[in-house]
Amino acid sequence: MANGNVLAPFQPKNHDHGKCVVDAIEAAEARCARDGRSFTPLRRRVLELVWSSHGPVGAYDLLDALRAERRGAAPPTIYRALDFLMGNGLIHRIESQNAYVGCGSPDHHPDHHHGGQFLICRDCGSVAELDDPAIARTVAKRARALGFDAESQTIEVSGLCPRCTRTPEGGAADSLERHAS
Amino acid sequence: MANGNVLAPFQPKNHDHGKCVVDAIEAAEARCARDGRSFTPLRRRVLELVWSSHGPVGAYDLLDALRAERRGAAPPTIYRALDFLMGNGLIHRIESQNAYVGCGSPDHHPDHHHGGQFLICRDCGSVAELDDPAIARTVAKRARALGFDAESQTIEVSGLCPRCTRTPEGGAADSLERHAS
DNA sequence: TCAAGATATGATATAATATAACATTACATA
DNA sequence: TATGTAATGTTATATTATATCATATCTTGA
Repeated sequence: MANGNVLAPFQPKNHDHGKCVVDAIEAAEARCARDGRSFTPLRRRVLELVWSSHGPVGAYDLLDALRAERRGAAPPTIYRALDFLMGNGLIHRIESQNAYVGCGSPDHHPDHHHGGQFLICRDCGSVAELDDPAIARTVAKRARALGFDAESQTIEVSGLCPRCTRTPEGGAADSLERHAS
Repeated sequence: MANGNVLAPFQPKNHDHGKCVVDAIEAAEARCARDGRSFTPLRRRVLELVWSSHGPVGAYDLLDALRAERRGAAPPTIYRALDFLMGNGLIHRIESQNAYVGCGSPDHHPDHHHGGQFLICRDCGSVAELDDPAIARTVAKRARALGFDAESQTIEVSGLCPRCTRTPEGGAADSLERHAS
């Protein structure tokens, strides 16, 4: 395997996003069943909301959405669900944005929550998750050379995704479609 | 050059931290002079406060410290100074902690604010800044393989620094010295 | 010197993100 | 059913960051 795996590459503009959501929920369900964690309706719904796009979503955006259907939802409602989902490797937190994104590979690192590797488009906001062993190895090796015992790595790369790279001086047309799912 | 440079490795417990601060201030002064930016007393003082330890410091901790000497200091006072210092490569923001740390190599990347590579000790809080081209290259290469144009990389590694690695089951004695400068 | 613009700081208010603390409900199971 | 644990509800507050407008200071050219 020369190249690392791409777990959730950038999606074409008009892919079937409903399928992304359904797949993610099914994987979460299976995983929680396997691990004996209870995937409650609330947690399921929050995961669906996180997956409402391929970009990071803020906790209070989720809260607003949730409030439309569940009166009395409050910040702890969301943060507890997010904690559960993060703790079970179903979502990641994007530190550079204080926002959350669905995990593209919930089954890949069974219980080894090593952070993640993210490519974040500064134009459309979409995120691709890498899980590249070469990167992780290089980082761990350099750390070890300093006597540092690396336990978890957070890597967030900002730039332009393939779609946005191709419209350098194109008008605003494309940016009107930002965060399209 | 087989290994990347270590720009600000972990410091021994009782190094002369005053010198770290003085050196950082002098470098900042020189750099601002060179670039025609005004290194005002406020900005200088905030930089000193950021350098008060080798660990990340929160904006409101800085504000509290500043208030002891400058009545009327308010959040914008600190955030403007932090913005200036970040914009001139004199400090970095640690995204995973919403906190700020002095840049160990202000002259290394003249105007190329590419984020940074940080090893953050989860026990004592100290931070070492790397600037390892091998890591940056590996990341950029993997991104490019996906058609992603990487513009800036944020890498934050959590773990145990050399000093803290050596006291695995040692009593609480050591942790009483956390964040010692 | 002073008028005009640019830069920096002061001051007040508020937005955005996150947690503490305690009450209640639901659920398992002894 | 009593009991304990997990999950959620509810209220309050902590933490981090920005918007906005006013004032001061600094430069530079007329």
